[in-house]
Amino acid sequence: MREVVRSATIWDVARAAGVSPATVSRVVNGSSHPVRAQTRERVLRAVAELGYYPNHLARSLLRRETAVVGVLVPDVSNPYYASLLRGMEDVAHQHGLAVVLCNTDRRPTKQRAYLRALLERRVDGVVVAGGAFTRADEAMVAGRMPVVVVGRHVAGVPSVRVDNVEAARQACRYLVALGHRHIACLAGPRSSPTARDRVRGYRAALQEAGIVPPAAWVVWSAFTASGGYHAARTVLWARPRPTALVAANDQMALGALRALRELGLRVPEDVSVIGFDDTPVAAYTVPALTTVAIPAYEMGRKALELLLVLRGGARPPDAVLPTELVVRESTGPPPVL
Amino acid sequence: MREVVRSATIWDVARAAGVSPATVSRVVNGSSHPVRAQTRERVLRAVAELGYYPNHLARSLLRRETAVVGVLVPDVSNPYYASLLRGMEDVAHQHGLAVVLCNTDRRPTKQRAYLRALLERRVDGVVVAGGAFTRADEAMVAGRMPVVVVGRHVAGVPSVRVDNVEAARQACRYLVALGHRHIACLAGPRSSPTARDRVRGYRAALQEAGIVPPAAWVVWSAFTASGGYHAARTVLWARPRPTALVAANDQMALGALRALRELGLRVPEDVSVIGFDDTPVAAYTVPALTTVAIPAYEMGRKALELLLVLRGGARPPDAVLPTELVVRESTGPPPVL
DNA sequence: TTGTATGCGTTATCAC
DNA sequence: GTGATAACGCATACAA
Repeated sequence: MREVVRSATIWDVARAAGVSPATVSRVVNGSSHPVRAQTRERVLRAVAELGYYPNHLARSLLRRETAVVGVLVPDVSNPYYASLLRGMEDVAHQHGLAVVLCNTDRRPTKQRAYLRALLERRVDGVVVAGGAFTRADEAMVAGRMPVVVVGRHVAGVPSVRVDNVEAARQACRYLVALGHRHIACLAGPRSSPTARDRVRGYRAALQEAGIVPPAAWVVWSAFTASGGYHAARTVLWARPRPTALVAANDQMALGALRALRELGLRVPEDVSVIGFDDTPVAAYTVPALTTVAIPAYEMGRKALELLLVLRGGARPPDAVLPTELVVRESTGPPPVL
Repeated sequence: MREVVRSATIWDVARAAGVSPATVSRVVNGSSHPVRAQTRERVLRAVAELGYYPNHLARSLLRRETAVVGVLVPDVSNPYYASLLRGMEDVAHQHGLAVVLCNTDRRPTKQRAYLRALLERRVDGVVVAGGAFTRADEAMVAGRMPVVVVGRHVAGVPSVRVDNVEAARQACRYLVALGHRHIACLAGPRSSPTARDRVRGYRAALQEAGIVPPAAWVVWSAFTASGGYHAARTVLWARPRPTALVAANDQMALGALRALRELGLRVPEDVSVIGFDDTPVAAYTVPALTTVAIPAYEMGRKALELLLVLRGGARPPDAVLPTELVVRESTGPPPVL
């Protein structure tokens, strides 16, 4: 392996081409400033010979913008956040922005450390997805860098989100329409605003239908397959046994499916199951999962677009994206008694 | 929203504290250079008052290192790469490094554009996972920044990988031991070295067992559930029909499971299925998936550790991590005729 | 123990 | 058309 060498600077190129650094800069950046064709030629040749490529750091320092954006997510391993991230990165790449990834694990201290680091690196903006964005966090970055929040509403901060209350309500209404009266909710973690909103929608729909859900019908748990598995096993003890389970995301629904199978209950004949997110696997579970599609990829794109607007100086309106109930095989009428 | 203001510089702090910028620098960086306690106090107070935080760009420019690493993956949405990324980011974060995410979509031009951008940003190193790392790519970065390759071997470049040939061979041996003779392979994309290695291992195992697989038993397809679904539907036309399917990853296996179900074939009674990766969902499919576990998270960690060693000037040995066959419910003896 | 001066690699603003 | 010069914000060698 060759030694790492000091790379060529604009000065080296200038010397090699027999021109000034200013001229090199103009050529390299395709500036509108006029440069004689012959001179341009010489510069380009020198660039090629020396393998010169500009130092973006120096440029950033001067221009006071880095073309970097930070993205805070609880965990990339979660398919929902992976899609979100993919959407953001696609837009960022189109605009020549680099994306730095930060996994917060929903830990406030970790999140704060990341925000601080991003501040020091003078990133052009931050997207905060999942987890909390507290007053303290906001105070820390206020006026220093643009912020877009994804998945929840924070006063004074542009956001991209879906109406989780309404989405959950529609899912439950669908179950009610199928004839279900005993509907349980496998909620996500209590600390998640998204999880709380979905529970709220669930409660609203049941209330509309004149159903008063006993406390045991709502089980808070982690946003994972294992979380859903355990929550399902817990909630299925309730009597009368629920005939439908609304899980707070697809992975939890997946866990629930397994729990039901182990208990010898058929889906959807004995128990219906609905998930959230419409993760790629949802179409491939057995039975295929009925789920509320959340447009994660699109939300990611939108979040970055808002950030670009914000960077441009304008204050964009919040974006509320539509959700859609995708009916597959895991839901049906309740069993007749 | 407040106006974005020019942030305080080391000069502002110096003025406010009535000292020189050098002194501020020493205090802020916890330099070993002696500073009188009282002076330090004044500086710290000024820092707090002005909300000063150092400009990492300026420091990077001076020190010629950015504490940034780039990561090239085909697609974060793929759970395997998401885990890998998570492993890398965890180690990076521990060492104060920022991770820049790049999705290449396995497109050579896109990959090259990213490498160029990372070069311009003077990142301290790059991890290339998935996709090709060609001679041209190598020439481009050689001696300019450290590179670690994940998942394949490139002469002269440190790498982290598993023995895919051996892993596939063991999976097939297991099927042979169960009594299978008609084993088909749902291969990944032909362009993927990983996919090719797995096919090689498959062929080796069959050869050992004295089986000569007809060409129709290997179907190349995308690394997705949909890819596996279509590949399975194709391969199940073969007569005699295969009694076992080895998929190149879990998502393809998931697709295969669905195809089998649609055809009315039971798993594992009629057809056995094996996946690769041991993605979180593998334990939750129905039936639960037998799969070859690839330690993605650990590979990610290891890759970043190698990069750190490389950055330190040493040339680390390649890391070959172990795989493990995880037997669940999707495999069993072939049906008796 | 503190301060001054220099340079990291660019680009924008002037002058020529 | 082209070049000299001055920042951008910081850390360090050297001077005091």
